[in-house]
Amino acid sequence: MTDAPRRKRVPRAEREQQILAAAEEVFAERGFQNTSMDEVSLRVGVSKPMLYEYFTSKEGLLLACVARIRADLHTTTLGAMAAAEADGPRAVLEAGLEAYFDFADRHGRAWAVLLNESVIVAGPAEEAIEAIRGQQTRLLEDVLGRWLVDASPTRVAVLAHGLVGASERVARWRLRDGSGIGPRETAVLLADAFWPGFAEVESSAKP
Amino acid sequence: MTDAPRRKRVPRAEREQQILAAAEEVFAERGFQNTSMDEVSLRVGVSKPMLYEYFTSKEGLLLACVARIRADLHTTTLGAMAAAEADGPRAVLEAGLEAYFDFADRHGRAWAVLLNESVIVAGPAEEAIEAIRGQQTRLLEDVLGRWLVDASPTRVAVLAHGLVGASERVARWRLRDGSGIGPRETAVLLADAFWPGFAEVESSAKP
DNA sequence: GCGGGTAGCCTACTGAGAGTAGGGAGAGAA
DNA sequence: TTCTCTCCCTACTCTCAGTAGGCTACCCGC
Repeated sequence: MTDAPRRKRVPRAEREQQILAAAEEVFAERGFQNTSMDEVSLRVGVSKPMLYEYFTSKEGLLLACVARIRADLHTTTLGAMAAAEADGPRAVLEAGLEAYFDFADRHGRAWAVLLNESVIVAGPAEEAIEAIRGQQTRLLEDVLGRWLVDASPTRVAVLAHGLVGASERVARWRLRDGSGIGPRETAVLLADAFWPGFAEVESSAKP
Repeated sequence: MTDAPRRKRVPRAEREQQILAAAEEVFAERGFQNTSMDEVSLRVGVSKPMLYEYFTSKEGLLLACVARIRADLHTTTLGAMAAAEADGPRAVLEAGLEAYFDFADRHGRAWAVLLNESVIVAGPAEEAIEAIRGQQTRLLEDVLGRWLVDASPTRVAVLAHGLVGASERVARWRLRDGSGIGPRETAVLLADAFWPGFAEVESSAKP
């Protein structure tokens, strides 16, 4: 796991990345609560005070992991949706969903632990994780808002939050039960369920 | 908070209820992680070993709280859905959603902490909380399966899981942002979004 | 009333792990 | 060389989950 036959001095930025990688690994294996800082430090091959020096607290370390994966998720889905822009809103929706499920697949248990399971407590970490959802929700509200021009903001909000929740649960179900169904098919299935509900209003908004 | 001017002997069943009530309260206030068993014991007016005698561990205590609220949620939604049975599937769906949001409203932060936030770690507690969603999902699969007779089980599963996730997220959004919108309106809004996606298939299934 | 059995209860510990104090040493600058 | 700054460590403290072991109020049968 570790390659530290001889402790060597390493610049901060690099060490931080090593620590983050190890932490993500251990959190994914054991869950947040069952992970001890001693174990992370052991795996990196560095002493515990280093972790505190660089990340302040155990929660801080989690936060950093979350921030990293969050940024990744954001650019991924955003990119996929932007690429589908020309093909209309339905395509955008599907592209976003597919990118999301694909992301969950690629990150496996790390995704589940960091974004769903280990979810901590009240406090900054909860906020950080909630912020991921907020980011996805805003993305959706944006898209939906552009197409459901007549819908009330409340309606748009309910749809966006609902869709985020639906995606999360479905992704988790896919991870657990390992149903053979792929990201693309899942996205289409979900889009099928939601889309008519959007279109219904859309069509009444444009005569 | 406590009314224990003089420690008095209390039968087990009664004490258990006192403990559960106090625990639910403290968990809701502080979150699972930030709650200490000492604090719970203090609030009940009983010593810590009692909690362990009756509930085995901190996680066991949470489990018991969760089991309690879970049973409550189940009977509530099931009852509401059964009562709407005569009015057709759309009414059943709406009734179930409304009952869910209403439940979330009534239990406030306890609902959020016990079913969403504090979600712990890997292990039995996670399973227990996942089981709540499983229960809701099965309920939905049941209803959906009866009406989407031609749909593949996979499609039904995606819809059910998606709807559970959507409800959860929307309920949480309502709790946090305290949007003025009531349970009934929220239910209708969500049902509007999902229903056409169901009906599309349904119409092909029934004359 | 008077033992005795048991259910409810307690004080006082152990052990694990989060977080800290305080200092050492390599590497580049002067 | 020496200065200093950054990276790093050993060796603690303190909180809190969980436990050992024993006491006592209450109910029962006598």
